[in-house]
Amino acid sequence: MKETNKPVTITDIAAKAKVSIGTVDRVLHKRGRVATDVEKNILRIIKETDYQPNIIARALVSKKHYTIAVLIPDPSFGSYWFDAKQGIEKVAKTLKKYGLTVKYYLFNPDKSESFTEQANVLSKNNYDAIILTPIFHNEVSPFSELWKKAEIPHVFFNNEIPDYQPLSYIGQDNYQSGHLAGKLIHYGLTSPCSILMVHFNPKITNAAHLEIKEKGFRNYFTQNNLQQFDLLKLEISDEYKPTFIKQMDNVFQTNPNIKAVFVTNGKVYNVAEYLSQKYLSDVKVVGYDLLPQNLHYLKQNSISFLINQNPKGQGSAALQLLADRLIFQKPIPQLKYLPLDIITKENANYFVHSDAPVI
Amino acid sequence: MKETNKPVTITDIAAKAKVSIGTVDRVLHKRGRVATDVEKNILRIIKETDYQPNIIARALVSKKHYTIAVLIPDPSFGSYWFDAKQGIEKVAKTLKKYGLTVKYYLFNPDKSESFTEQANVLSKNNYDAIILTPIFHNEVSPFSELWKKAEIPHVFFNNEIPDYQPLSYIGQDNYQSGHLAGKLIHYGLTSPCSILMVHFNPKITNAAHLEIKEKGFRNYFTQNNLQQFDLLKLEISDEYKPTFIKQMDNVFQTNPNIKAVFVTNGKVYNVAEYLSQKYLSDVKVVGYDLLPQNLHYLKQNSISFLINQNPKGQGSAALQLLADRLIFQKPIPQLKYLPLDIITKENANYFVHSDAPVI
DNA sequence: TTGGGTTGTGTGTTCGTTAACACAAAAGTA
DNA sequence: TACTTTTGTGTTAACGAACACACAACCCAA
Repeated sequence: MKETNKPVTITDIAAKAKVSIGTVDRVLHKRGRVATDVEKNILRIIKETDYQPNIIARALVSKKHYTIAVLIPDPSFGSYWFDAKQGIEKVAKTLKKYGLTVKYYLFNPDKSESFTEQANVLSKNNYDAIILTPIFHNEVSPFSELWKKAEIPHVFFNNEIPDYQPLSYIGQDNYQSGHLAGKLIHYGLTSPCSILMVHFNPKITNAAHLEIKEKGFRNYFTQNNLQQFDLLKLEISDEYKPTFIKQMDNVFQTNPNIKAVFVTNGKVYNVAEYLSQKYLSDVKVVGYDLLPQNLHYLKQNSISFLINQNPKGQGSAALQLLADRLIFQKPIPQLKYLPLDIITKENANYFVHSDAPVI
Repeated sequence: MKETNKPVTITDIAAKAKVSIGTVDRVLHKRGRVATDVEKNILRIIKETDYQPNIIARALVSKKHYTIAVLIPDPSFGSYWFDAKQGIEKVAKTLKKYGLTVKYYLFNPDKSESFTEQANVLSKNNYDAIILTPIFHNEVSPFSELWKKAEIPHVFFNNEIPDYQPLSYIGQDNYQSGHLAGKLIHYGLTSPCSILMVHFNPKITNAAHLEIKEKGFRNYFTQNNLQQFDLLKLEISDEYKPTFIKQMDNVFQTNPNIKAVFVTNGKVYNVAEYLSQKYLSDVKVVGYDLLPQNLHYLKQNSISFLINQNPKGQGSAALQLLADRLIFQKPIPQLKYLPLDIITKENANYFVHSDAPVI
């Protein structure tokens, strides 16, 4: 075996097959006009030599210009979406050289009509691919069908919809993240007590993923035979403070033995604020997302742990995935679960300022 | 302002300056042979148009071949080093297209002479850059000086040496990781008790980083006024099992109230094994690294948390950094701390199989 | 003032791939 | 048989940057 590290080029193959590079190129791109026996021979040589097209040369010559549509909530509706967009933008910047541009369609995450409106506008143009956060499950379905018929690859990120089959889903395993929250709370408790689960706005945005987290959380306790802990559940449909405080007061009065709270989304700072105002500092709190308000309470030890849903990393990964498919013609996984990062006061810094993982 | 998204090329500049591309090229590469007034004019146009060389075209034509030497422990001495090498190899593979090759110099991490020997061989060849794990502080120093004089950029990874100034250090903040370990142990304890810190092999390999972790750990307790916990320290210089068991028996007999153990490196599986054999299942254990043995005890709940030093990520980051400098001529940070990943039974999967962050 | 050197400039080739084009030979149609 | 069309193949100009080379125009010394 020769130790020639030089990669095989299209010219090498042409020489081996005793044809011109034009013929090899026609075979590579299935453009026809090649005699069957010649084609077979070329394909054999390609396989034998393990020819890998030089993506650099390809990118240089390619006039092909991919445009990808991104349908996500407007970043002004929260730093979570801001981070997600940032992750996408970062990857987009490096991919511009390969002739890829990104167009954003931003909707109001509180209004399903806003989503539908933007999705409609988007669908009028002809994009090479689509990235979206399908937070409104019912509204997504017709568009997903539409795009499937038009053969436009689309990937979901951040929200998984069980029955739909996009090209790929990038996000976290919600069940497992609930399970993890169970562990983090259980580890900090010794004596039997009550544990409160809080869902914020389970009605407005689609609550499916909150329930999946709840299931994972509950199963942690049942699977580990931890009957000594009493699991309570509270749904906060109204973020209006007095209403919220009243609901919390109510729960804590009827259940004075609550020693931990699990909030199933990023609104955990509300609970932290409530507890610190009521001087309930021995109640452990676990929730989601590195929002500035959450980080504030994390630093004050009012929140014990946050599970990072890593919006920036999700954004990066989603775009990177599509680029791999469109530009580099790589096969891409149908499902990509990002790691469940555990954040506490002592390691938060590295996640807030560090760059998101880019694969 | 025109909406011409087309990037400026060397030809555009040549046209604007009414010279040929050859002249522009000579200006860009400071190869002289250009009239001063013409040069000035070209430089002005370059600035005005914000010309950015097309790295794709550059990579295609460039016969420049960078060779980077990697001086790390032999992967056969533990999966930690295996992962580190894997991370480097992974990035190396994608950078091969840009004309970058990597040569490995593997040494025995238990023998400083082995390091010196390999470093000597390495220094005979002329590399464009060097990546190394400086586990033997004293032995590194003369080489570092040598390379500095020869102007060979070199980066340290995994082990930080306080007084030396390599081009860059990639790794973790050991102090903070000790601090984090303190939090993870403290969070799981309620009543006053003793906590044992265990250093493995503090003599053979350089112990500086173990001590820094210890300091961070201790300071967690002092800074948070946790005098109710008694910190004990044990140094295991011999991994020979009977000796180790004897030492552990001794400590646990004289201190029956030990409820947690912090192991400052990846050898934590020894402690987990000991404790599960002695049925001391209520003792919390925190240590480092996702070694197969450690993961085994993590799944069995014998280890509560592992802090992931992410050797694969460190390897990737180190090579990526040098490539950014050599190939893409980007400025690179002098210090790159990787995040402190907290791993527990419930999120371990995502770290074991997932790819390391590549920036 | 002829030869040798330096300075300043432009041209041409190269990298690997793509795709338009040219052009035979074969096949189909009247 | 005399055409048109199809099929199969090779050639070549991009893409943007790098660099070797060609070659004037000038300077200086013998």
